[in-house]
Amino acid sequence: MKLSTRSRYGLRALVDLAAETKETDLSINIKTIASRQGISDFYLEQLFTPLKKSGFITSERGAKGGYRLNKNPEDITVGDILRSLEGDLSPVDCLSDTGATCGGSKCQSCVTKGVWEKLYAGINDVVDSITLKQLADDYLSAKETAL
Amino acid sequence: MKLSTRSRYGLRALVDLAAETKETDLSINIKTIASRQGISDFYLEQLFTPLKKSGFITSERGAKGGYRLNKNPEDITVGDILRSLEGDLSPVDCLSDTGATCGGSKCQSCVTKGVWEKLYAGINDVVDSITLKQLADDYLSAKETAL
DNA sequence: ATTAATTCCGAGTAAAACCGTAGGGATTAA
DNA sequence: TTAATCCCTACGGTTTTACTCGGAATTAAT
Repeated sequence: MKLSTRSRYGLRALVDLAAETKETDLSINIKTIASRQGISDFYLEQLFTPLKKSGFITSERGAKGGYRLNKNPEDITVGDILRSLEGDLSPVDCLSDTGATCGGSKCQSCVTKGVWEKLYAGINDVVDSITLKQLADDYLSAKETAL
Repeated sequence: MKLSTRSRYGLRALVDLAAETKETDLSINIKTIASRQGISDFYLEQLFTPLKKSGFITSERGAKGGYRLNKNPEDITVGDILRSLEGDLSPVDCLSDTGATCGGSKCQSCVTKGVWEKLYAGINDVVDSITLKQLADDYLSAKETAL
């Protein structure tokens, strides 16, 4: 029941990106974000692929290239980001969009299914209630008070 | 972000045990539950060890032995069961009782920590709001209407 | 006393997932 | 032309998962 490092690193990287480009709207390259966040740039590069595909960021290639946000940070929720990086947040496969079943023919009438549905809904409620803007603002104000 | 089969199988097995012994208070052996739930009895045996250690069930050895609930099903929550089988339900290690950190010295001031705390609380809220009794009753009434 | 049924305990194992590393091509600014 | 950067694919090591197995201990029934 753990989130992967993809999710943890990816979210932190996007908060960084949103905060650092709040005014400027310049591109930031992978290495800068990775070193600031203390994570591998090779790895972070991988994580940005799905985030770009999902439309949360755009990129510019070549020297002086980099990434920037492609939406307003108030229009991106933590849930959006986690689902892009992690796949859907269902705690069991039989609820997933893929339509996988538990295997048993009794899957539809399984008593525990209701539990997983409630849990799934609870998870989504939390992560969809927090926007990237909120986190970026927290990040900036924490940085300020640290001075 | 998936629960293990330990949790899924274990919960189903306990619902079965609670429902089938609702009146009788007799012991039921592993093989009976396993075959009724369509899971491996060797595996289920393993899952009952932590559940026994947590005090949710007791056992009697030898011929005619088996397991029975050790508490009222209304006093056991889904959360209790999942935590016994899965360990704590924190979505990230840095919140766990073990006190592990993300590694970085900035762990305490990490902006995303608030997200994980809210998510952790949301998960626990859901699973602690459902008791084994509720599920056992559902199980029995579903069985009835199937006739 | 013997047998059969059961829990109990520890080991082992195959497959999958996770976490990261690496190399080389394409693109662009300077 | 060069250096910086994104882009894409593949690979390797470690860890976790999901079982399987064998045998000892315990008990009821015969």
